[in-house]
Amino acid sequence: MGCPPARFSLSCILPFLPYSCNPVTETKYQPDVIEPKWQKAWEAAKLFQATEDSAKKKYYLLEMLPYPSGVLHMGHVRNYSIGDVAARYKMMQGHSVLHPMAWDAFGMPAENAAIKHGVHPAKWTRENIDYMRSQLRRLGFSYDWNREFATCDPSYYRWEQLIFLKMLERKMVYRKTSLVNWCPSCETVLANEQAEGGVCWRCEASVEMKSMTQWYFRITDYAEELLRDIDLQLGSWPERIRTIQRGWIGKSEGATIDFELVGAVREPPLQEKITVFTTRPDTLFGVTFVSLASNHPLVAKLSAGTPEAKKVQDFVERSARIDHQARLAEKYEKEGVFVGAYCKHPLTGENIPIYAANFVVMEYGTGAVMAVPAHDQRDFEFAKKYNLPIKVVIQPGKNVGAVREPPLQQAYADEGVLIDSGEFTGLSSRDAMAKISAALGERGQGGPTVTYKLKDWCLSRQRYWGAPIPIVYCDVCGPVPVPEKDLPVLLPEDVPFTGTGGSPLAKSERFLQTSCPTCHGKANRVTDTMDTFVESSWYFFRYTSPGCDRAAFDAKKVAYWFPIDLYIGGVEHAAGHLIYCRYYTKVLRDLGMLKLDEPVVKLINQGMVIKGGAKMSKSKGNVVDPDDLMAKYGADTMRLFSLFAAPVEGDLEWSNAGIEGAWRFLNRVWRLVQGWCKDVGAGLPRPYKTDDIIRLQHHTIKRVTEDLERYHYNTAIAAIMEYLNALSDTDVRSLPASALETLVILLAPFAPHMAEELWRALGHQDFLVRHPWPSYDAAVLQSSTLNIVVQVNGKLRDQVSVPADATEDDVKKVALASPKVAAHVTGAPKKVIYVPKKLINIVV
RNA sequence: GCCCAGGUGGCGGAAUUGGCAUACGCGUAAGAUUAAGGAUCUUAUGGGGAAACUCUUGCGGGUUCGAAUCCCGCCCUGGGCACCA
Repeated sequence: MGCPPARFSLSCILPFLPYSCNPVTETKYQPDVIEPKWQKAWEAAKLFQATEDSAKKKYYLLEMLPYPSGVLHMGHVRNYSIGDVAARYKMMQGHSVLHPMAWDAFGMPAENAAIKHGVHPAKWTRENIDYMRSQLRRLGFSYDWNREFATCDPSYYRWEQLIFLKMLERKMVYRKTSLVNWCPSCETVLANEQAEGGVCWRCEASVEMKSMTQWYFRITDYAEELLRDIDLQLGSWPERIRTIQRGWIGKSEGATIDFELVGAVREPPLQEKITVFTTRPDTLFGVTFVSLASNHPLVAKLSAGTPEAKKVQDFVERSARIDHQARLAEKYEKEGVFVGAYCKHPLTGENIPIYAANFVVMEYGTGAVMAVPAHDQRDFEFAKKYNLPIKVVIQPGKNVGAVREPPLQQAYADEGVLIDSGEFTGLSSRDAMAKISAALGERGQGGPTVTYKLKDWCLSRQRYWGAPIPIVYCDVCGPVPVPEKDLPVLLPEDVPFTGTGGSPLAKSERFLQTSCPTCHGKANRVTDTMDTFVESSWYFFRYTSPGCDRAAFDAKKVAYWFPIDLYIGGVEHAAGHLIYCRYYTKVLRDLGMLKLDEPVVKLINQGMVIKGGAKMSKSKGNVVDPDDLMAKYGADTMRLFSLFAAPVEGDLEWSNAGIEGAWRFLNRVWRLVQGWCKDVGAGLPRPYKTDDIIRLQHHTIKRVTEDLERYHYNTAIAAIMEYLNALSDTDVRSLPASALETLVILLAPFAPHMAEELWRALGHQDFLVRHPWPSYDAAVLQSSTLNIVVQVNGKLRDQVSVPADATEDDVKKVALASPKVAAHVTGAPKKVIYVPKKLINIVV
């Protein structure tokens, strides 16, 4: 490997010294030799087995569990490298650390593989898990593998089925009919991603919407608490995620208002009313029509038998088609049709025409809107198109009676002062909202209301590879829960995978046919399985007691380990998994299974790994294979680069040159430490001159520790690099052992295999995760002289060295004495600003 | 359209509180070493200028002794939501 790295070493002038004559014996850095060796040693010593030790502080470090897609990608390597730094750092700080890993093993790709390649989903999944586990092991992550499980294990999903049944008892789960994507040619339900562009992924037939009975979690009951706790308990989550979740829950306050139908036009008279939701009850007197979603149940009822019936039906059908075909691609024009009926204004009693309109969605609010064209842009456009009246009821500012300019160019949507609004005229919008809502409440015509965008969570999936929903349908008794003693409802293995003709489970007679637990008559099992987000909503509780066979988890162990101190995963789960797991925690709390409001204290979203500016993907052909990198550089280099090249939360641009840099750095560390060891072994005289080195050593400990605390892993590594550069610039022989030990210890969370190997080379026997994290001595950091920056009028002119105890006047004298400064100071300074120990600014 | 995050050398990025802009790494150039290549080591490396100096953190203003950092306006990029009543 050539000369030892001491750049100003005496060896230059004393070439007879043994270490410069004998370079061939220097050992080479061979990650393929040392990495497997230490992985085995760590395992044999059970280093990463988590224990509930009341004498220690606990630390629960969680990374999002992977879907076993086949092979690890660089995103996994990055995610888990970040986690491993935190885990090893906390172990070195003496915490009892829980750092587990499992497999999110149910899901559609396994089933797709079965349909396409004829391999059973279970086999496909197990083989993928085996391979990916071997990759994780080769990367040397500090997982407690004793706690590993796959969510497709019956010993896992049986508890999920039990939790479902308990939720059912508490009415936290219910059944309702709703629309799913249906391929008429394959005769099967499609997931949204299988129905992109309104076309079936397999046969390209046009997708239809079909009504099916499905199961729902009543997550909307928790909307308010989920929203509230974002502010109360998730202070350490990224603002970005908190914003997304607030928007997803989508709370909006307003009023519901009832519009009675005018019955005279219909025979027999309809008793129903239309309920609308509005955030602007203050504009109630400006209502000139009411708009219903085209699929609102009243649309068909009201138009039936009227001259408009045919037109309405055409419109409804047209809207339905547009609806499920990529409606977000183009903004389509507002359209609608008179349904042939009227309702009554709740306060004025006026007749109000009812329209079906394509811009009203059934899924939000009540699916019906009171239209105020003067004060809502959408209603305005609609009114213009169909020549409907526009009635101004809000004036900007406080001057009631200000001139209105009748041909409005657009709606005035801001708040203001009410006009032409009966007894409410003259009130501000704010006051009117409260008073009008209250008045409606008193009259039994609605009242103040809060709505949420968050919808109940449909958990039914018409798929095979998932946890069966533990329900039996009996012709006599209806849906009946499977008794607890009969759990788990096992997923049968011998089913056909054709991708057509409905769910494979429905074709398994043995699975399908059963008897009713209540009446013992013939019954059929539910052939739907649960959404895989259900598994990932509670897996982190199972880690605390993965073998527990009496319950989903051991409440005592949950109490010890929870909450999760740090959770690391991608931002793509902001609105899905990260809301569901919060919801599930609250549900389990309310079921009395644990005492916890929120599962995760601190969340970090690592950025994506990109190449050429785009996310790595097979279709783009820009993927980097971790196996290739492993063979070429080993685990430590991969880990180091993925931590160094970008801040944790930023995207990481992949760079082949960059990983070479990480490799070079580790080789330099290796050569320095091995060279030093050999030097010491040779028993050479050791002319210590250590003041600067010791100070730098403590300074580096400080920097690395502080950067680890705030998860700035890239700058922590930069600090170690600077430290190495300084050590390399010093005569090897003058380096005290502690200087090299510090280097190795600080490197341990980032490049654990090399650190372990060098730690032994330095003569130690303990494992580094059991070695205490070093502390620094603030007194050592003090230097006897200080460097003071000298500015003139805010511009840097010189730096001066002063004794550490120099006063402001001392510094001023020294600064003014500098020729570089004097050149810019003509007369007496106007003003001098002194920042102690840092800077002096002379204003002239 | 609304709401978040961001914009710093040739590139990835650094700069805990307003106090030396460009740490660290990559790349590049020259040199040492080598039979040669690779590896390694040394030196240089934001722009302009011979130099003194000067300009420079998306753009334009402002506050301040002093601004990448704070304030106002604008441009661009990424993300979220989106006829949400």
